[in-house]
Amino acid sequence: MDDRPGVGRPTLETVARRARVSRQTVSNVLNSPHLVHPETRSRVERAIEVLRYRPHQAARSLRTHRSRLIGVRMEAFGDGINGSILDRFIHALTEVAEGHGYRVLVYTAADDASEIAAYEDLLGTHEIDAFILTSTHRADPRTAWLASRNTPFVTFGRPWDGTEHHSWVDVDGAAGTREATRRLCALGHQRIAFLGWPEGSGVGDDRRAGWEDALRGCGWDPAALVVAGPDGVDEGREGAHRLLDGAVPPTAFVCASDSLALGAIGALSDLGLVPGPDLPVIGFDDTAVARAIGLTSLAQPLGQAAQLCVNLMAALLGTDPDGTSTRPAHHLLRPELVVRATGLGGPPTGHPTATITSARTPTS
Amino acid sequence: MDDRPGVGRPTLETVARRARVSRQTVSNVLNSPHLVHPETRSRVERAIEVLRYRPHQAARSLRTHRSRLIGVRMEAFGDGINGSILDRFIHALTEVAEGHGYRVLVYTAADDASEIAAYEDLLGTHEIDAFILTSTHRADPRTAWLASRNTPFVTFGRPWDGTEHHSWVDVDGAAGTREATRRLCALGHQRIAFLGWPEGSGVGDDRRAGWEDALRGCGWDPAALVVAGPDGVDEGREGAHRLLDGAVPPTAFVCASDSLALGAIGALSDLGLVPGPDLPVIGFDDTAVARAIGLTSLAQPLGQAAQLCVNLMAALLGTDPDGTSTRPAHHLLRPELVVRATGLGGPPTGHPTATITSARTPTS
DNA sequence: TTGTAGGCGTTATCAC
DNA sequence: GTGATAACGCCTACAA
Repeated sequence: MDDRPGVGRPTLETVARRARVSRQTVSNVLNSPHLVHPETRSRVERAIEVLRYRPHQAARSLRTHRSRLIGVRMEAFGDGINGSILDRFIHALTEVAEGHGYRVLVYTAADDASEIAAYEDLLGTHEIDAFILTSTHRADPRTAWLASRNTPFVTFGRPWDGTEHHSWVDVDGAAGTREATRRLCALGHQRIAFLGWPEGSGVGDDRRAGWEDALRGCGWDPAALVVAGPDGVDEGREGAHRLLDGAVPPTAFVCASDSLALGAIGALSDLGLVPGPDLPVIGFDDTAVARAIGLTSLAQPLGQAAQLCVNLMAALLGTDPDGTSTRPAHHLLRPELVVRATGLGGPPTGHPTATITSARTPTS
Repeated sequence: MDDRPGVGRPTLETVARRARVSRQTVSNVLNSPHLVHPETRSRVERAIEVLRYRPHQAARSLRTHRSRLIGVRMEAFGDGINGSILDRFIHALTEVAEGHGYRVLVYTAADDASEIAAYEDLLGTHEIDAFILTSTHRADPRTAWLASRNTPFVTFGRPWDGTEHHSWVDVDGAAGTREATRRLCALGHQRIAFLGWPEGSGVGDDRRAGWEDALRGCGWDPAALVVAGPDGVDEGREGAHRLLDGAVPPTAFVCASDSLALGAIGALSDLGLVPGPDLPVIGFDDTAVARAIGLTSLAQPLGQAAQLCVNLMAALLGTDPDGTSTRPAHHLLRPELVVRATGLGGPPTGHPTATITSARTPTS
């Protein structure tokens, strides 16, 4: 006569019997509580509690075509310096998503094409509800593909082609480098160099634009000082050397990444120079390396970005799937300047080529 | 008369009609190909191809109680220096798992208790097939919990209590520090210090044991030189200072982490010293920071570890769920010494307290 | 407000 | 070797 407690996993049926109601009522308690009489509801809720019942997502999914799963790509990082910031983003995203009742499914992909193949598989087999894309770039085929399938998605990174029409969150790189450069100007620096990436990279151009802006605002000509190369410590070192060997060596460096900044510090060290108030070096992304070596850097508000991404995604998923869905929305966040030993801690001391040392890395 | 191509997602039924067989036969082609006549099979396979059919995991899961999902915890990293190594592991794991037809679901948890709560939820709602645990430690309640529920799992990190009986993969930290210390001995170093963590941390004790071993093997007494504190750059700096201020300052540092090593380098720098062949500093984990600043370090073979974890997991899942399951197995991998500028590049040059410089970080 | 009927896509069991 | 039937757990009508 009893409902055989403990045999197998509890189902709606088990709960219903225990609470002396029908399956449907239990379902309503879960999905539309307002339809259920308070007294009945609390009786059902107690039964759920006692039986430790949890709705079976597969069964739910079969019926509703919703998995409560969101997909995020795990990227293979280059030198490991900048790679970690995406991991921090995914961590934050996972945490925030859990608060909204979503789980995060990660996958890998070597390029856009294989990422699209992953979408196809994930959508077909697991019925992923939405994707969060990272590392958007020019001529990005992913957004168009997803849009054509009516798959909800949000990008962390704006659509660099301008024509796209979807929800996104991004960090205003230009605002960051602009602020850093302005502050350097205010401290009396005149020859402020920029170490960046080749033109055309969206993120790189953006970060460079901020520096250029600020420098023009101070009345200086930025053209002569910029050096661009791919990302990496060696590239930064080489670029900085080129500038330092020029006729008018810079008195400060603003860099598009911590890797480049680290390279610049290496170049200075090669010349017996040490970064600091007289010779500031500013990186971007506030990576572990920056924290470790005391590099002033621009930090992306990753937690906030993750939060906003999930909010936008939830908005997308909240509306009826066909018909008028929510308007796409964006958020552009300001990076935060984290001041450390390598610069902006105070005004220059007055003797820019200070402290000649023998601090070069020993090479036996 | 036609099977209305393109209407909704293709199902077994769609494929069956197209191949002029029953649903069941299609299912057999997918799950037990050997039961199906080759000719029929290829006909079905073509239909699958043409229709771009993919089995619906939710429906499958409902029937089989298998989700083809494995759970991994995304950890919040401390100083961000060592945190990234777990992310590299998860990346590798995701990639390897995909090769086995599994997807990785990530989740967060603040402590063991909330991680166990996550297990409960994940098992109940998504019917996760297995978990890969990281950061095992003494008195770890997670393994017992999972074992008591008969949930398959593999740990990356050995069971430090010794009594556990499950599959695991780990990196032989002691072997790493032993090798590094031996090589320092061979180069003529006598006073080799160890910067580690407080006793009782499993991983820390292991790494320390290797150093102790090797030092005894060289005929030196390790006791006087060890310094232990929590992990972090500042702790390493302070610890190194204590040693360097002692009666007999060390001529080499072996460290339990790159953070500690970085601290040691800072301490040396405070004294106008620079690490190198005469004054080696060796870190652990080969993090991005190590690569960036040229720190010699011991690298964990994370890709291999991930591969083995998935293999062990697949073995667990391959057996019949009840009855005699596969025996637990382990793998202990050797870390690799990555030699860079801070040491082991060659023999000491003979003047151990070389290159006094003014290389301290400027403090305006 | 509560209960009943049907089906989502798949696989296991059993005939044929 | 192949095909019919039932069931997995849930949700969405609809009826009471």
